[in-house]
Amino acid sequence: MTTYRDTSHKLLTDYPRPSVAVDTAVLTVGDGVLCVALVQKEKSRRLPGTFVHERETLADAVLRSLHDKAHIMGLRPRQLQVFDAPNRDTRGWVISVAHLVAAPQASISQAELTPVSEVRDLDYDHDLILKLAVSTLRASYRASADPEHLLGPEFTLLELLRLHSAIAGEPLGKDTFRRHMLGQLVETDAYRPGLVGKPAKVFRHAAA
Amino acid sequence: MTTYRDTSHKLLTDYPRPSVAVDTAVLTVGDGVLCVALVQKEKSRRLPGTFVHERETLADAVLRSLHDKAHIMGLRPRQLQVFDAPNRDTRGWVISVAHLVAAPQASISQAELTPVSEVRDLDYDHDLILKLAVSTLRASYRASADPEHLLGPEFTLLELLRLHSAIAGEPLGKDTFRRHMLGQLVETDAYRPGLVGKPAKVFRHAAA
DNA sequence: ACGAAATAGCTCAAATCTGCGATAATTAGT
DNA sequence: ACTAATTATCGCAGATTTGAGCTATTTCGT
Repeated sequence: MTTYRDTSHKLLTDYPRPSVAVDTAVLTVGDGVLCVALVQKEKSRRLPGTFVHERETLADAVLRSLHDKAHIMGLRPRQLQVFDAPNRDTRGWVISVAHLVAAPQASISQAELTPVSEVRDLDYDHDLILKLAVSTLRASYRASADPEHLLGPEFTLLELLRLHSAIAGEPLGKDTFRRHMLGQLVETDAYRPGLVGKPAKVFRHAAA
Repeated sequence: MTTYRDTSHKLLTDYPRPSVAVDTAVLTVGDGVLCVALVQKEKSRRLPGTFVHERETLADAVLRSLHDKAHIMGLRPRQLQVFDAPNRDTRGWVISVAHLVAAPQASISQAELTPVSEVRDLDYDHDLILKLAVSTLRASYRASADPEHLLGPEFTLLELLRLHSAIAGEPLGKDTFRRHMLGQLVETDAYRPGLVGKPAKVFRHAAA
């Protein structure tokens, strides 16, 4: 395999190229509110991020940075947008591919979580990334019952309603929500008792 | 301004970095169908693309490549997704930021247009990029009257209906469409005559 | 047994949406 | 004037959605 050279006999690596970073908004629902995982760096706060390693995919870079910086493992990153302002980083020419990761709270319990409504003044363009991530997640949840599988394979309608309310950031009507969701779900044989009252039916996602 | 070095005293450019390309699906409506601009390279066809120049934004790279490769000027690129498979390009480690540009046919008349339903076997992952661009444009047009301003500032309802039908790739009901659109439009004082029959009212977008 | 709380879901009235037939107005051609 | 074509839109019936009141069932505690 001969290394490719162009018509000027130059390698691709002979040309100027930006450093490519990934920055990730890790969103979860905790205590009924939508939260984001942040990392501290000196006196400031930011989203977890890293530079892409040689021949590494962006998703692998995201997962590596979450593991290294926020003790988070095993998630499914979703690309949002490339932030490419040439002066966005004082260290040099850096572009960043913003990602969204949504995770159940239990799987990111070691991370520092902040309700998204309370986040202020993040580094770089991370405020923008967070805003984009939140609106993307909200759109996802408007379109589908639990696209990011935050609730696991089985769940009650109340759990699903609470999840959706937290993500939407507002209360949702119980019966209207139920009617919307039923078409996407199937009942299992199981019931899940609460503290008091009738046990709730357990559902799972209908086959695609 | 001292050049930044990290804790190992290395410059950012001392680390391996991918070449960053842009590839663009330029979509337009011509003769009632949704078309894409393609470029020929030897015996194959692809979307117009280029490598990002030093300290250049992605959007500027898109516009430069459209001007140089397809004689297209003055448009508004929209990011779709980064294609980052490490082996996607035989020449080396190249990631590509896929873009969508939607343009009136008149502004890209020098480009080679192909109806999107007839496109087959593009280079690299360009089939995927085109598919993503088409679905993105369709979603945009489902949500708004003319988000990409393909019709210019003023238009008749029939022009708008034809545009939407072409983008959707299917006929749309005339009166239902009208009722949906009216909330987003205001009438001008003008009328636009056809070949025969009553002149049509001319509309513009309602203020945001 | 009774009361309270939680789940499930039915019913209803009102609002909204959809597809389409019908009508009125406007233009060009004969 | 008449015919044909185009635009604009109203009204209608039927379908669908929405918000909420109400009832039945199930569980726990007294």
